[in-house]
Amino acid sequence: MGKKVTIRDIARMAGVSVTTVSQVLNGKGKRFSKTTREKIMKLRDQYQYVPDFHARSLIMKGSINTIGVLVPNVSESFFGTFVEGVQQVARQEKLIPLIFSANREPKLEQEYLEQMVERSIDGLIIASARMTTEMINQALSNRDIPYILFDRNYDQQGARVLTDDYHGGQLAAQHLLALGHTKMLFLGVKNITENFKQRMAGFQETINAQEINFDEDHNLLKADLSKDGGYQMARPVIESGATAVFTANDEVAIGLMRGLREQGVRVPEDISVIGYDDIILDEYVYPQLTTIHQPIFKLGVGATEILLNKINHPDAEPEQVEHFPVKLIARQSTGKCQQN
Amino acid sequence: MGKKVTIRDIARMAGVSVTTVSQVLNGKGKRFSKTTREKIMKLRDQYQYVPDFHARSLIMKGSINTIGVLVPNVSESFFGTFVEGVQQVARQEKLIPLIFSANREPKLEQEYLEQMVERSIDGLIIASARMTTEMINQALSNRDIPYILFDRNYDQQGARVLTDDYHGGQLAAQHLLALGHTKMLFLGVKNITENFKQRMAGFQETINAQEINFDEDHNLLKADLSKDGGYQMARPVIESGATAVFTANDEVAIGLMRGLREQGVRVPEDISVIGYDDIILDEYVYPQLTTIHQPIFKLGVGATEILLNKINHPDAEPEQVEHFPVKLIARQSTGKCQQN
DNA sequence: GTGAAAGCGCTAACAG
DNA sequence: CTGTTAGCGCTTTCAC
Repeated sequence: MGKKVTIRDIARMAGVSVTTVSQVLNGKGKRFSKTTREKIMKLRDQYQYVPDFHARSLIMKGSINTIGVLVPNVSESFFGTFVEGVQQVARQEKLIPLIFSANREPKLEQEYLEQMVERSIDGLIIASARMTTEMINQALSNRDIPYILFDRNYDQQGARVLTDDYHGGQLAAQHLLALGHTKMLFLGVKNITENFKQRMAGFQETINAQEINFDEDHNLLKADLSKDGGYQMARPVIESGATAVFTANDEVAIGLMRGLREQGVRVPEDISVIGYDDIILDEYVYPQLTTIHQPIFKLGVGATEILLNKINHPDAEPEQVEHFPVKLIARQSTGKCQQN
Repeated sequence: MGKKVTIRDIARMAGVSVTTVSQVLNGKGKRFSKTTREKIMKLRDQYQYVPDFHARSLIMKGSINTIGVLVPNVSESFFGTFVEGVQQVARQEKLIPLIFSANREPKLEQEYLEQMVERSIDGLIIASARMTTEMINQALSNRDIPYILFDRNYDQQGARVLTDDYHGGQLAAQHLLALGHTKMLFLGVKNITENFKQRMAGFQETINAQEINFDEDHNLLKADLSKDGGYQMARPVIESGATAVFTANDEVAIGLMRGLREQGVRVPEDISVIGYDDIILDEYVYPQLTTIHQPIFKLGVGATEILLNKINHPDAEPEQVEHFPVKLIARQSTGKCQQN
C-alpha cells in the first residue's frame, strides 16, 4: 500500500537493467532467458507494478488509445444511447472513451475540448450543435487531431455522421396530413440549430405544397430543449388552436404531453403529437409516442468507426460522411383529425 | 496547423532559456523583465502553445485535478442526474471529471478502474453496487488513491454517501398499509445487492409487524434492473394477485406500469405501484409515479465534496460517511385498496 | 534577471 | 542474452 513501484525498483530487485524489464513487460522479451522473464513477471505481480501512463504516453505519443466524446448532456436518453454505441466499438477496439458532458454550456464545451487536447487523445467525437468549426479549431489549437461531428450544422466541414433531418420533417408532415390535419404547429427551440431548421423546413414545405398555410408567425412556437420546456408550452399550444404538433425532439414531446394532460386535453383525440428521435422512453409514456426514428445507437457506432478510420489513415480522402436513414414510427400519440 | 509547439520552440524563438519560459508561463515570472515576459506571452498566443499534459503530470504528480467517476450506466436517468451533481462541484473546484460508464459489466468496471489508476487521477467516485472492497483495492493495485463509494454494500469499508434504504422500505410499506393494502409484492432484482436487500427488509419487516404475511416465497418477484425488466414482469405480477407493488427502483416501476397497461390492468385502481429514487421521469409518466425520493443530485454533490476533502486531507479521520434523507413522494400511481 | 543541469518514469536504438 | 545511452517535454533547484 502506498508508494508507487517503478520499473527501476523492479529492475533493481531482479538484478537486471531497466531495459530488460521494459522489454519483457511489453512482450518484446523473446530474446531474454526464461529465468529472467519469470523473475520479472513474478516481481511485477508481487508488487503490482503498473507502468506510469504519463511517462509512457510522453514517449509513445499518439498511441494511447483514448478517444474523447463530448456530448451536451449525458443524462438525456438520446445521448446516453449514443454513448453506448460509441462504447460498443470502443471496447472491441480496445479504446478508452473519455466522456465529457458539457451541460449545453459553450464555455464548458470549450474548456473540456481544451482539456482533451492537453491530454493528447487520439481522436474526438463532438456532439454539439452549437460549436462552429472555427470554435473547434480554436479549441484544438489548430492541431490536427482527428475529430468527427455529430448532430450539428450541415454547412460545417469535417467528417461526420448525418441523418436526413429534412426528410424527417417531411415524413412527419405526410403522416399528419394523411390523418387529415390542417392546423399544425412546429414546436421548435429557442436556440435554433441547423438540424432543427432542417426538420422544420421539411415539415413546412411539405405542408405548403398541399396549399395549406404554414408560416413562422402562426405555426411556430419555441420551447426550451427539454421535457420541462415542452411542459411549459402546453398552454400556448392549446391556445394556438392546432390539432397536431410536431416537436423538435421526443423530450419536448413528452413534456408537452404531460402539460396537455394536466390541462385536460386528450392526446391524440384533441391534439396529435409527433416527436423526433425515437428514444427508449417513447414506448413507456402514455400514450406511446409517434415519432421519427433515428438509429441513435448506430449513429454512435458509425461515428466511432469513422473516427477510427481517420485515426488509422490520417492521409485518406478529405471528408468522410456517412448517412443514416430516418423513418416514421407510428404509435398512439397521433390520430385522425376529429375537428370536422 | 500540425506539429506541436514545445516550450523549447518558444524559448528558441524568444531567444531565452527554457526555464524562463516555463517560469513566466506559470506565473512565477515576477523576477523577469517586462520585455521578456511580454515577448513570451506573445509567442505563446501566436503559436497557441499548450503545455504537454503528460510531461507535466510526470513531474507534478498527483496535482492534475482530475477525478474519475465510474457509474453502471450513464443512460439511466438516475446516474445521469448523479453525474450532474458531481459536475457541479467539479466545475467550481476546477476539477475535470472523467466519466466512465461500465454498462453493469464487472469486467469493464475493473478495466476502467485500472485505466484510471494508470492515468493517475486524484480521486475516484465509484457507483457500483457490485464490486467488493477487495475487487476495488485489487484494481487500484493497493495504491492509496482516495475513493468514495456510492449506492452500494453497507458492510464495505471506505468513505461514502449513504441513504437509508431500510427506512425507504419502511416508508413504502407504511404508505401502502395506510391505503389498506394487504396483498403486497416486492419486485426486486436478480442480482441482489445490499441496497435492494435493505429496501426489502424495511418493507418486509414493517408489513410483518402488522401481522400481515410477507415472505420471500410468496411476495418476492425478481426482474432485470431496467424498464424492460419491469415490463416483462407485468404478467407474473398480475398473476400473483397482489394489489400493490413496491419496485426495486423507478425504472422497473415505469416498465411495470407499461406492462400492466398493456394487459388492461389499471394503475392505481387495480394495482398500486410505488417506485424508488424519484427520477425526473416520474412526473412525466402516466399515472405519475409515487416513489421514495432520494436526493440524487445532492448525492453527487456530497460524494464529490467528501472526495475532495479526502484528497486535500489524506491524513484525516479514517472513514467519512454522509447520510442523506429519503422521503415519500405520493403521486398518482398508488391509491386505496379497492378489493374489499 | 537569467540559464544550466538534473530528473520525473519510461522506451528504443545501438552496442556489446 | 543483456546493458548503456539518449531523450520525450516539462519543472525546479541552484548558481551566475
